[in-house]
Amino acid sequence: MLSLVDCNNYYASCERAFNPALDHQPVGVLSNNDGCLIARSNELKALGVKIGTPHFQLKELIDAHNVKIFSSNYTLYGDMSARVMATLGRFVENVEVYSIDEAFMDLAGYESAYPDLISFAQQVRSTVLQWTRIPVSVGLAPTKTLCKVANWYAKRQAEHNGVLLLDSPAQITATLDDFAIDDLWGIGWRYAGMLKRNGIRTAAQLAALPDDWINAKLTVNGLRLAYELRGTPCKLLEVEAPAKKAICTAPSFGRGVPDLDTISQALTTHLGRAAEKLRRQDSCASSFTVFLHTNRHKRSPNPNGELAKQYYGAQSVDLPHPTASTMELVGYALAALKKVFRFGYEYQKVGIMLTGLVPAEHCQTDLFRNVPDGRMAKLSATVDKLNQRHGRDRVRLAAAGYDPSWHHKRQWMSPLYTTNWKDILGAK
DNA sequence: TCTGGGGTCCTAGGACCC
DNA sequence: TCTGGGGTCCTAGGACCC
Repeated sequence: MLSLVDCNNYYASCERAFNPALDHQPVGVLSNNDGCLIARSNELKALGVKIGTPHFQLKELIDAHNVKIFSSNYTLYGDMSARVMATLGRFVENVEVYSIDEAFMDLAGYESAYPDLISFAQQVRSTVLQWTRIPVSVGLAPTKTLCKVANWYAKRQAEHNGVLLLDSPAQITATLDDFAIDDLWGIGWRYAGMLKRNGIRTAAQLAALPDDWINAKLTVNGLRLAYELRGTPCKLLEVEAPAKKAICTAPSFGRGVPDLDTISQALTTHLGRAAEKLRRQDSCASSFTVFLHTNRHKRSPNPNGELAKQYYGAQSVDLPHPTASTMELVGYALAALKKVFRFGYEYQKVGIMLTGLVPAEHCQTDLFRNVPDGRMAKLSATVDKLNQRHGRDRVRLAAAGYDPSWHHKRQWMSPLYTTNWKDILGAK
């Protein structure tokens, strides 16, 4: 048996965790740049607001219903997530952290420790709630996909009290009979449309289709999904997170930016962030892509009746040898930026994607060039340590600039309750 | 009449996830 | 005025190898 623990309205719950005045109030969290809505409390869901709605379309509703709106505070959400996951680790050995707000727990071998799975799950819920103030729902079943289904009901139907166990074949069949295809894990809007055109509306109908048909229409992923619905595990628990194959940093500017100087500073900053992530997983990048583009949503004409000009440019670079050094990467990155940059546009974002990632200890060097300088790696490690201790970007390249005027908007940020001494409750 | 068999690697495009 | 960010996997097709 497996269980899936999923936090309810995660970002909204994090905002509530240190601010009880928000309990029972409609709470919404915005994306980066305060762009659109990405999380809602139940009260806000009840007002019929959809995920992804741009903030400017919500202004009337926010005023009318006194909705509490927050800019996203990923430092807080990431730290709270670590606390929730650590709590789960107190119950079982093998926990797969699937996303910032979800984890699978492997219950194999715990039959005697937790003979009653429902009360086990209730204990998990109440412990997480007491230790972190984050409410969670728990689905229990023999496969990951069935855990997802169980969790879906546990979260939405009050009579389950946040826990649903799916174990008997009869109960699984009955549950899948009225589970909509759109809500299945692995079926997005395109596949859902295709399946409905073929008369398939429920998970039970999908599971009953011939394997050949599923394979032809949904590829091997669909086949795995069908097997999992039938009770055969195909997606195994991954306790050790595999190293990333690409690392991308590309936040939008807070306003349109036309000039190369500012964009260069932003790119240097993004690169620093990406390279930090690269070093954290002990990898080097052997190639990267720099991209630069305007705002594709800007379609309405300006006061002179002119439409905003659109541009998308990208430049890929193969490095002479893999590296994780920000100092080494920045020269190549800025050269690539100069190649894609065009005058006369209001840019929305510049980004960098590090690719061709290899483990740091397996880096292939170039026979005809100097061996990579070990001092670079030492310097990077020192910079990372300083920034970890004294705050992000405290030590950075001068090319990143001093005045991040391009920085994204975050007008309604909550305090860093758990990671900044000045923001800890009672510190003031 | 009639043109093999068995591979690898890369890329673009499309699907999906949170 | 105003629309996020960061990933993974699969397939088909083309180029190449012996």
